[in-house]
Amino acid sequence: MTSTREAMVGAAAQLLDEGGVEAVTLRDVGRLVGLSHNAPYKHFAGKEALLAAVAARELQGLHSALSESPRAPLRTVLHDYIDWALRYPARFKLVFGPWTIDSDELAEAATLTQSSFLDLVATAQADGALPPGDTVRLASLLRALTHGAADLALAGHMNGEGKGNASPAELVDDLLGYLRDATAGK
Amino acid sequence: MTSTREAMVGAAAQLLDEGGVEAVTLRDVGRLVGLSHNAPYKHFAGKEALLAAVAARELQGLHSALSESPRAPLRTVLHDYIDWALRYPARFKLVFGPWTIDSDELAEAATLTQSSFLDLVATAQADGALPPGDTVRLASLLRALTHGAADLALAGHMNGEGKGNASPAELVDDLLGYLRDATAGK
DNA sequence: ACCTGAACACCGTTCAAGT
DNA sequence: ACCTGAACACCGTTCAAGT
Repeated sequence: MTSTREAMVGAAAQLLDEGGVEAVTLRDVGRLVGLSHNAPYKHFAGKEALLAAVAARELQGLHSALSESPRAPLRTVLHDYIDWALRYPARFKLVFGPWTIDSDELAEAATLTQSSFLDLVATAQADGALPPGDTVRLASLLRALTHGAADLALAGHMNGEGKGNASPAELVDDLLGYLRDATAGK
Repeated sequence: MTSTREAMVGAAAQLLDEGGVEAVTLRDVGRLVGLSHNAPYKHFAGKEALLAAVAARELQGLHSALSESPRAPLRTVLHDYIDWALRYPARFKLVFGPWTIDSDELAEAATLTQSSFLDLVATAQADGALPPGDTVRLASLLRALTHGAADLALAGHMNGEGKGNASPAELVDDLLGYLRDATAGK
């Protein structure tokens, strides 16, 4: 008993995976759910609102995965994040691209995900796996590196000459190693 | 005496800065250079080829900036890169987005920029400011963090609750600090 | 070689109208 | 409340034709 609205979000996600954000047309979304070309306008203000709903659903999924296994090692969580980004590049780019629309749903999902991740970093600090200090700032560092490694890999900019190049997962491990050294050495 | 082709690349860059990649229409490019709506097709295979030319010009500029001051500190170069990304977000996203087109010009510019940056990292390693080891891999780490910090900041995902958040430049400094600690501690 | 104008297919969006 | 069909403006691209 999925609502028409949910079916449209699902159809949009499917089109997104198949051909990127520019393959998501409201006309195809209507066609996929068996309605007319502008039925989406009865459920969403426009194309951007539909994409925002897709992004919110994806972000809620990330948050669920994060909170369902609250004791998972930080390294595993970061590796899973990279796997998700490489597997669903268009969703990744949509979720972490600039949102031109104000969506409460989206903002709330982002806050929840952020706060789950902060808990994880704080736990790692308490365990001595990460250096002490401002947790928010350290979490930003981890998030920025993981995001950047995934994004550069997706853009194909990580393959300099084929030799000596690290995968995104290896870069995450490198950073965690340096942070562990900094913790122990202090 | 700029050629029509160069004028079109400049017009595209202007439209890009003003309204992002979706504001770059071949029709407006033609209009801006005083020609008809499809004059661009006499100089570029299509829209993607024009955008690839804009990206190549931008990447060549980055490489020039990098090689003109070969003894600039690594930290300065990374900060300049972030300043550029925050000032010209659309160019940044274009250059480091996925290129669906094969452009020799683009590939060559990327290789040159990459190799200049590798020299810089190798120098910093020799100076003892960065830990020893695989230079390509360490450069990838630095590149990934800097890119990710700039990208998240542009997406507005770096402002959790307004407090305790670090700017992209601060994150770069944090990483350089941890790497220096790892170098000294060993 | 470079350019124009008409034309085509496609898309987001609006609107009047239906149930 | 939700949906349809026609219509409009806009865009990428192609093509025949001009110089």
